Amino acid sequence: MTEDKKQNIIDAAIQVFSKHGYERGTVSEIANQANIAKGSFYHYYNSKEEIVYDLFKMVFDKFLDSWNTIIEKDISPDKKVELLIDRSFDDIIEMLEEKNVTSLILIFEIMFFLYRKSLKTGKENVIEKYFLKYYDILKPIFEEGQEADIFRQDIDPSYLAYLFFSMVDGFGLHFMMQKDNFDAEKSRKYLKAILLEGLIQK
Amino acid sequence: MTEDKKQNIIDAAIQVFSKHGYERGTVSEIANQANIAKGSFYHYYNSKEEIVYDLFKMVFDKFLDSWNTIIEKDISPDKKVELLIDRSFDDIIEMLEEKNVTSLILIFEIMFFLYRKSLKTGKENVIEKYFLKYYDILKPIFEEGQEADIFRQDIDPSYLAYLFFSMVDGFGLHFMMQKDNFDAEKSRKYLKAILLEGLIQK
Amino acid sequence: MTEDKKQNIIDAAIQVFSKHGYERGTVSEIANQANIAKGSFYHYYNSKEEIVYDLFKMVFDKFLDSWNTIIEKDISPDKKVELLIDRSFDDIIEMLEEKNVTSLILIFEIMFFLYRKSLKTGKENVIEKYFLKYYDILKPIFEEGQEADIFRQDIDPSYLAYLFFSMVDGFGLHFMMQKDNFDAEKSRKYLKAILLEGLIQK
Amino acid sequence: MTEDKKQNIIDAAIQVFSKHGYERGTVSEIANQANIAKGSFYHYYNSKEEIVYDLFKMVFDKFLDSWNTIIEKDISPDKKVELLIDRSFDDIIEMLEEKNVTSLILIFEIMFFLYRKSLKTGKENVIEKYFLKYYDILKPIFEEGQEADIFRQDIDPSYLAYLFFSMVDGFGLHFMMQKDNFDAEKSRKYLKAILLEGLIQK
DNA sequence: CATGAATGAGGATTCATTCAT
DNA sequence: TATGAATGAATCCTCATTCAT
Repeated sequence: MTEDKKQNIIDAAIQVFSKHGYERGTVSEIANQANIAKGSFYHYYNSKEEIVYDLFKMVFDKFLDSWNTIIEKDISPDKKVELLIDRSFDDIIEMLEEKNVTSLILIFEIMFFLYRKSLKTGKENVIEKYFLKYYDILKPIFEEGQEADIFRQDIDPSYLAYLFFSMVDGFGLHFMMQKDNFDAEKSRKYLKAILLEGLIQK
Repeated sequence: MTEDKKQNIIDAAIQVFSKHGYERGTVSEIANQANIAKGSFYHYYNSKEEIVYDLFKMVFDKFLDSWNTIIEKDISPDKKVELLIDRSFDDIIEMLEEKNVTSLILIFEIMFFLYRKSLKTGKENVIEKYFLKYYDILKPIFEEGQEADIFRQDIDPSYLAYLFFSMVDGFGLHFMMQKDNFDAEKSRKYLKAILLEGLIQK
Repeated sequence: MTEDKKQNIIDAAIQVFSKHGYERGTVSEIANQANIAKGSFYHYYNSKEEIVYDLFKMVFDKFLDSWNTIIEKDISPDKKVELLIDRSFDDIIEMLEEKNVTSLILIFEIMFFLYRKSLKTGKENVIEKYFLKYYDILKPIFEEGQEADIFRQDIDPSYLAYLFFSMVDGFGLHFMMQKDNFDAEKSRKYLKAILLEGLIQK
Repeated sequence: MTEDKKQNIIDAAIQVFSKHGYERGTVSEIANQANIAKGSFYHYYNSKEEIVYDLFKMVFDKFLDSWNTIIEKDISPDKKVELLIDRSFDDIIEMLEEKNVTSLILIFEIMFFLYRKSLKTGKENVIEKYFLKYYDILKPIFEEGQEADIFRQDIDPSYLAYLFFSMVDGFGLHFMMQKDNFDAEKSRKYLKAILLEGLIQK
């Protein structure tokens, strides 16, 4: 029940931060958006900063779950990779549509905020940790693919996972900026083509 | 000369923003760092925001120049692509070293700041424009490579340029977060291997 | 019984206020310390301020009782004065030890709080009243001592009581600040010596 | 010149804190009283707390100076002590008159504030230090008096200074509360009588 | 051009108090 | 009685920007 309220506030925070960015988004506006009093925000979070961690976890866990449903499928590893690209692509598209509260730009900003935080405080970098998690769930796919002679065997599967994810993310970044200049479906098709080709065993 | 002073301020701003981020970096600290009075800042820039544009231009033009020196070389297109990856990689490494004032994280943040700005004001997205510039100088390489039967011909060269750049950028993003977990030289080698393989004509 | 609960809350309040001072001590922390809910505090006290009066009374009545046991003894007036100094001294020492919840500093702060309150509201100064009570129970000792030719007769016994108490209090104030610089037992001895000498009839 | 402005702010702060106490006195009201903008306060002081130290120093140095003028006089030590009591008494009276900005209660409160601060932070107790200073300038008087066979010789002169000051302060504390119940001049006379008698060599 | 004092709007946070359950 | 979520006024502090010198 308390969790419902928290979720309500997180949703509000996502909206506000999506609109203005973390620094420019105010607790007042979040409270407003969540239909609570300014002071009530502090019943659920000790500070403006604290909510970022919840927000981050929520978003990044959602991705994790989303990917896991693919990874658990009973299909070939290369098909899984293809589906993962598709899923990422769909997520990107969805987040770029205004109706969706979780904006892509916010996710990037949160990543940088948390990264900077860890640099300053010396505390653990939660982003780094989550990325490692992502790589870890991708890794078995590449291992399986290498064993099946589908994926190239000259690259350590950890690096395959890491580079694969890098590239998909990089695509998201540029597509965000260029969605008016490049066709989405073409982008998807070509991204898949290049990535798969780069990974396939000749 | 005024341009010298401006450069002085830009350098200071890069240092300050690198350290704290744009929002948290203050005009006071920039003035301090530049050894001028706070008020003097406003002789050169009308606002804190204005300097971001100069800063952005400076950094992104430097990249443009850096890449152009490669593109103008008299070597094969695939070699050019390889050198471009190397150059990007070297830049990333350099920026991640503390001595360099231009921090990688700042560049990403500036991109997001300007992107958000354009979203809010509806004004032109300078990032989008610059990225298009980047794609444009890459495009001839891919065209040349396609004509020479080196690069795959099933993908529009504009898209090749755009996806190539996306992937290199994505790599920078993840490498920044993971530099303690993945070996730099291995990363470079594998990145090249995957990207080139993905682009090459079979 | 309600009084038990109240006492429980007062004890908690003393702990909290001792630690942080009245202004900085919060109702939340008091409730916490008393193992009740924040809201329950208001079943027993109408406001944070109200508890100060109870707290004050409790502490100051304890002093009154403590002194009365001495005054009622069947000993000479000068001996009584000596014992009163000793008792005060012991109380001061005890309050300065950390284990004791009633800190000396808190007592002074409460005095000032209530004094200021009376200045602002024009309502009766409870501190003034209690001090008068203290003087009043001391007065008979001095009267008795004057009649017995022990204490000096050139000073009104009311003033003797008032000045005696002032000086003992002043000692507490300075000893609190200087407990690391002046030896307790020497202080006690000398305080007695000076005070008694100053009061004795030559 | 900056010092003038600072003094202006200190004066305002004394007024405001005298009226409401330190915790309840607001930076806004200080700024108002000083006829400056709220933000300007922070050009001169980094925090509300910081000004307390200046304020404390100003007040306590003034006392120091005031006492020194007596100590430097070419008169007998017992006469000096008498004058010191008179001076303290006059200061107390003056501070209790409303027209004077430096209120007595504020001085006590500052003492407690700083004492508590030192307890919490473990940093040096400036009050303790200043009191030691006070004792130190009194000490030579008592030494001189002991040598001249005027003051009692059974008490260490440091303790004489410390106890003398304690008692005068204690008197201030009680007189503040009781000024309506006890005559000022009688109080002065009796205080002197007791204190001097207590100190004199028989 | 240079300075830095002055401004004041704005934002995070605290906390005594209320009240529905 | 007991609870603790909700409130919102109040407060400290920040900082981009202005402007008189």
